[in-house]
Amino acid sequence: MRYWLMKSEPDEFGIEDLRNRPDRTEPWDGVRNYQARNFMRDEMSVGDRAFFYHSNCKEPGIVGIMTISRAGYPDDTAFDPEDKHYDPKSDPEKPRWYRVDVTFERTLDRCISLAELKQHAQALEGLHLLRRGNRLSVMPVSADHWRYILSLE
DNA sequence: GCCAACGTTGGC
DNA sequence: GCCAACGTTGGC
Repeated sequence: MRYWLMKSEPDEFGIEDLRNRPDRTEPWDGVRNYQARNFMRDEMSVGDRAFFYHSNCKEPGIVGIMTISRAGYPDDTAFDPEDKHYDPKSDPEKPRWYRVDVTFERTLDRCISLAELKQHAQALEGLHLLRRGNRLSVMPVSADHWRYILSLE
């Protein structure tokens, strides 16, 4: 079982949106970055857990926990010309982009903000989120970092 | 294969 | 809204 962190802009899709979905489950689609795709396509398994991170908002940070409820499968929003994340280079015969399904587990008691995480840079050394210029929206979190971050809650 | 131009991400 | 950092594109 592995741990992850996945970013979403709360104005687009936040933790409360996930909670309100049928079965509290939603495909994590629209990711158009190869490194993030590879994690979803190749390395995520059902039962893995992930931090839900709110990005590009007033208080960026970790706000909840979700579980991976379906392993990597083609992201067919890439095939839809009407879709915001349409990619004409993704061929249904050979999909370029993948997604997983995620299921709401719980919200944290409070947002563990990016600013707070930065104050623990030493204990969280290597956490991708804290690396300079980080833009990756799906990233692994070590078991040690996972536990440490939850201990801040 | 290099690299400048461009578009996007995301914190502030 | 600004802008630094980054990934992608495309000319050569």
